[in-house]
Order: sequence, then C-alpha cells, then structure tokens
Amino acid sequence: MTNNNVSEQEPCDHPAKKKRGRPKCFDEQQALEKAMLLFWEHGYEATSISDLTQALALTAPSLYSSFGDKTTLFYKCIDYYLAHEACPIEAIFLEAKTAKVAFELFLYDNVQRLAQPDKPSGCMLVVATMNCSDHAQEVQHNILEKRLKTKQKLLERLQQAVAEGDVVETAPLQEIADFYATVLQGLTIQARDGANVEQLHKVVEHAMRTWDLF
Amino acid sequence: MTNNNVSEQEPCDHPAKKKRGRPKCFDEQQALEKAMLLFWEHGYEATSISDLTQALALTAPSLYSSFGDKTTLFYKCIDYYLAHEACPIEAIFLEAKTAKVAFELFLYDNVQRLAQPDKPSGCMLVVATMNCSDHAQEVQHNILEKRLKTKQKLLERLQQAVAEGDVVETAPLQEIADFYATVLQGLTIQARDGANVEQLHKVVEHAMRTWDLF
DNA sequence: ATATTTTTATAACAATTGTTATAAAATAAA
DNA sequence: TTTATTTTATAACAATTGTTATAAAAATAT
Repeated sequence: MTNNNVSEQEPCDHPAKKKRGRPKCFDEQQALEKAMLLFWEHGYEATSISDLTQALALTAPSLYSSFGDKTTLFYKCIDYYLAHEACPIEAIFLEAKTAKVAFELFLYDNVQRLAQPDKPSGCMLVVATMNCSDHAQEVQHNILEKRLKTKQKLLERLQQAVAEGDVVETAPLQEIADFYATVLQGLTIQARDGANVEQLHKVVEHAMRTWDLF
Repeated sequence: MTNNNVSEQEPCDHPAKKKRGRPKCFDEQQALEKAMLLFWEHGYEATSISDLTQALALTAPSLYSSFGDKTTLFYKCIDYYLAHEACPIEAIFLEAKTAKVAFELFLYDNVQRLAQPDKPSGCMLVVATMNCSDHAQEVQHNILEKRLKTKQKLLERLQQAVAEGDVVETAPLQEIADFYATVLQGLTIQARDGANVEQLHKVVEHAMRTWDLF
C-alpha cells in the first residue's frame, strides 16, 4: 500500500532488454500480493473475479492473460503466500539443535505471522478453503494436502530428535505432533477471533511448558 | 439419515386439530436438519439455494415460505445445530464439581461431536462462516459473537472455581481460558483434516495434563 | 513507414446466484 | 357446494458468477 519503490521490471540478467509489445501498466508481483490478500481474507470461493479486478485495478482480460483462470491465480497466490508470508519451517527446524527448541521457534514464529494487525488473521492454508462448494473440491483437497505435509514435518522432526537422542525412544511421537498441530491450528482461529500476539504468545508458552509431560 | 421415526406433525396440545389449507408434503424438522448438514459441511455462502432445494427435495418457493430467505434459514440451522449437535456447555459446567473436571468433560464431549464419521467434521460455529464475502459480513460477525460467548463461559467457569476455592486466586484465568479455547478450536481443524476420535482424545488428554502447570 | 507483438478496453457470453409473481392443487370451514 | 386458506409447481426476475471474443492502443523490429 504505502510502499511504491518496487523494482519496476525485473532486468532478468540482461540489463535493459525492452520487451516487444505494449507494456504492462501494472506490476505483476504487486498485483499478485493484492490478490493473495483478498483470498487470504475472504477465501477462495468468496473472492469473486470482480472483487479481484476492482482491488487490483485492472480489467478481467488483463487478469486472465497474466495469471490464467481463477483456480490458477489462486494457486499462484498460495505460492506467493508460502514464499512471503508463511513460516519457513524447514529453515527453523534445521537451525534448531533440539526438537523442543525447533517446535518453540516454529510456534513463536507463527504467532508473529498469524496476528499481524495490517494483514488478514490466521494461516491462509487453513482459512482460504474452509468453505467450498462441490465445484472447488479439488482445490480444497490440494490445500488440505499442504496442511498435512506440515504436520508430517512435525513428526519427522520428532523422529530426527529420537535419532539424535534429545527425545526418548518411548515418546509417543504421533501424539506429540498431533498436540502441537492442534495448538498451531487453534492459534489460527483464535487470531481470526481477535486474539493479539501477546495472548497467542502466552498460549504457546503454556503449550511448550508441557513438553516434558509426554 | 437412518432415522425415520420422527413425529410427523407436532400435536401442539390439541390432539388432532387439522390445519386449514393444503398440507405440507415434507417434515419441517427433517428439512431443517438436512439444510443444517449442508451449511455445516460447506458453509454459509458456498451452500446455494439450489443445493438446498435439491437436498431437501422441495421447491424454492416452498423453502422460502417455510424458512424465509437464506440468511434466516441459516440462523435457524444454527439454532438447530446448537440444540441438537453442539456440546451442552452449561449443563456440563453445572454438574462438574471443579473447573478441571468441567473443562475435561467439556473437551471430551466435544471430541465425540467433532469427529463423527457420519456427520460433517468440526464445529459448525467455527467452519460455517470462515469464508465470507462482504455481503455476508453481518452473518459472519453474528457467528463470531457466539464463539466469543463460549470462550467467555470458559473464563466464567474459572472465576467460579476461584470463588469456590478449587483454583488458586493467583491463576492467570484469561490465559487458561485462551489456552483451552485454542485447543478446542484446534480440534475442529484437526477433525476437518481427518483426525479421528482417538487421536483427538489423546490431544485432550495431554492438554488436560497441563492443568496444574499454570 | 510498415509489420509484428503484446496489452489494453469494450462488450458480450452462458450459467448460476438469491428471490418472487402467478396460478393450480389440496385441504378445511361455511 | 361454495368459500377461504395454505402449499404446491411453473416460470420468470434482475444481478452476479467466471470467462472470452473482438478490436483498438502502444510498444519494438524490420
């Protein structure tokens, strides 16, 4: 919104290789971000093409020629979200020495992202395809799989911890993963319901204090 | 679905006071339940009138004359849900001697309801108005308030516990309420993502084991 | 200057959205 | 039997849905 100094056109190695036809009168990345914010806020189906064209200030044919149909655009917005707004779980899990620290960093990082005052609340992967008609079943299923992958990563980090010795072999890894996945997704709804960063921080604090009880 | 022996027509005190005009060819309660199931599964906006008329096997004018417009019907479905499918939190909170038992019973009762194989997963209050356009903002806000009321009841039960002496005065009541509300709503998303009753049961079991850590 | 390429703007498309007017059908009361 | 009442079925309504055909506009390449 307030940031206008974006790179006008990616030089793409060649410093100033002018393109052939009529130049675009909007920045693709900026438009993608605005579309992502709409889908994030209202969800896939509740965001209409006319909502998008209005917010991005471009016509429907421009939208379609640049990003494809609504489904394709939505997937591109999901990719944009994962690249710019979602928690970098792999990086966090790699740098953390123990699983407990990994989960701690992961949850606190999420808290910061889920309750930003100037952004839609909650995780886009959770909220954007919650309400879908039968027509959007494929989109819904596709996003569900991404959520399940995150949960799988929690489990794998716990397995790594067992291998490395910082979690005992008898620990119920699946239950631990289920518990923290539940807390994580609960944070999304709490954020949607108006909880702020401090509140969510306290929730995570308590959830982490239970680590050694498993 | 499998239960057909519903009361055909409410006698309404007078045993057999026949109504005046042409009789209805469908059971209102049964129709309401089917509508509720659709809204529960797909959400408010993603459920269309034609989805409803098709599932209830009645025409649009019949639907409108019996239940009013879409918004009114939705609210009636919410009432039906609260009366027949939602956890009776007041009753549970009244019969439980301590706040810990109250929360325990409340969460376990929810687990049973959130992951029924033959019903939509998760809490309808959480999932039905997750994705809404600007037109449905009022509906969305209305349902949000109902969610907040539940959270408020958690807090009030904790305050009651302090008054009764089964929770220490120094306990951070708001944080405890926030934590268990987070777990509760996380259960809804977990159920939507395919978790079964046993898995959710384990999550609650662990969440309850942290009670005395506050 | 002409040709080529890309993006723009205008306008329309069939299908679906929520909703309602109209009249026929089915009952009870007079 | 007639009248009154209620529900049904048919059909349409304007508005919006996602999408695209068409041609003008604006740039580069020849």
